[in-house]
Amino acid sequence: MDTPLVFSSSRTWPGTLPSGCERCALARLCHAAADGLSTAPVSAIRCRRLVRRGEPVFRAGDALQNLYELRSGSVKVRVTNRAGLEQITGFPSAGALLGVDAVETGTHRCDAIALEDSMVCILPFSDVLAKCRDDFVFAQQFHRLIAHDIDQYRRLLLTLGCMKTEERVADFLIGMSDQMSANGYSPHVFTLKMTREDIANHLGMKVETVCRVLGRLQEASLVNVRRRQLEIRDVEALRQMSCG
Amino acid sequence: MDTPLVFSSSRTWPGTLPSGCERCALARLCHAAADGLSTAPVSAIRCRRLVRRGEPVFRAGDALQNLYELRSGSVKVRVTNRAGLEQITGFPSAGALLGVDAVETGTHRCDAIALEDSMVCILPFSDVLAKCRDDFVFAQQFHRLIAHDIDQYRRLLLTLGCMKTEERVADFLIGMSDQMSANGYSPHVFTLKMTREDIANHLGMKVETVCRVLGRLQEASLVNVRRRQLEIRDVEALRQMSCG
DNA sequence: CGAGCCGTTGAAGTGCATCAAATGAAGTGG
DNA sequence: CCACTTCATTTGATGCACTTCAACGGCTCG
Repeated sequence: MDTPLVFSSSRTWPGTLPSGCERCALARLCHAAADGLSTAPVSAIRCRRLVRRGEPVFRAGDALQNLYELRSGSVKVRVTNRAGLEQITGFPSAGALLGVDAVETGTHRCDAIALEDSMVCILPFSDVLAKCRDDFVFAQQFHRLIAHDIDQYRRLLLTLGCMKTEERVADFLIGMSDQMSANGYSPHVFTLKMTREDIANHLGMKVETVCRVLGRLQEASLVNVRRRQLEIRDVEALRQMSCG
Repeated sequence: MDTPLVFSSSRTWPGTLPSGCERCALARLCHAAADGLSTAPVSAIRCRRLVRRGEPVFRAGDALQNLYELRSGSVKVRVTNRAGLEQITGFPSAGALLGVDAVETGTHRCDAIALEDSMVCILPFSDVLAKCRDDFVFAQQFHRLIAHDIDQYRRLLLTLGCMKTEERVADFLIGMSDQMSANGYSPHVFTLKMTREDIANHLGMKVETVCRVLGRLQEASLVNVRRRQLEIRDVEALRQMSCG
């Protein structure tokens, strides 16, 4: 835990933030802090890594070495048990912090699999820890990132425990739309990066049911789906349908 | 955040630990640390509180003031959304730490309702925070407690997303049995403190289905249920049935 | 002791899963 | 570049697990 704060990085960044880092939750850790709250300018990024479609960023059981900031692309996060049951807990996209599932125990509890070729920033966890010890404000920010993960869990619990299939799908689409919006893309037209199988698993349904529900939503002119191309035509109706 | 470490408590404890505190996860915070790891002897407990059956320990939306160590009794923890959907996330019993759901945001996200008259120790959260800052080992222990909560969520996600009703009930019974065992009670014979309605909600089912499944399990001689009295007659078969 | 909640059981309905098969898209190797 | 394989998606037909509706009996607690 006595790791020095400044690292010999394989790639250090110049004075200005590299493009794409503006929305990064941990930019303050990676780069010289501009807000005066950090105790020292640091550049903790060891390197970036390209993760090809289908490959894992990390796997359940892996020791926690790094956290990952998803710079581009998207992944599916999946939790499994010994019996082989799988549940996809979410589909983070650019800007998301990956690996916090391991923060508490030191071991990853989930698989994170790239849905498309994706780029991640690698953040040595020891650096994050050290920074947390030195910078209480940063620690609180970091806590808030963990909180976001847990809130996602709670929301999914409500979905899986209480909703009917149409409500689940509507809720899912709204969620994806919000995510797109947060990333600066159109919330009305976007392409789904995951398979129907993945969606079905995530929502506790079967593939065929997902297809049929999407079909019905299209029938009702709420959406326009063709393959993975999605157009949301009536956000409000969807939101209504998704139980608030 | 500059709260002093030693508190004028309405009840301070004598040299020996009060009975029941041996298994308390935060005993090191409440009492003089005996392991030499803590920086100072502290007694953070302001007081204990009796929570009557049906009354809340805290409610979603409440600002985080205290954490609560459940000393005796049991509660149901419930998360809700604006649409009024409710999902019971668990049924903690004696020894459990309540309120960590609020640690990340500072606001409680769940209701905790007593299932029977219960006693809780009140731990001002500011004290816990202060202790975390001063005592890195304690902070890690505390982190581990939060981790336990999150693991519960992940486990429940698998249950709700993947299992059939019989598997859910079996899994639930095994879980309750383990909990009883952890509290020093018989894992084979115990009484359920929650209603069938609560169980059904927790498992994403309907009351009638819970009854029928319990009936079937009894038929198969795996359990013996009468009202809330439960006897587990074949743990292994149950465990098998519960997907691992 | 009686009112109301809780638990159980039965009968009927349905939402979703299962099984099966066709089409379309994407990847592979010659 | 095309033939072939493989996977993803969709649609239909059927079945069943679970829900829904309804009624009753037993606790429990004022």
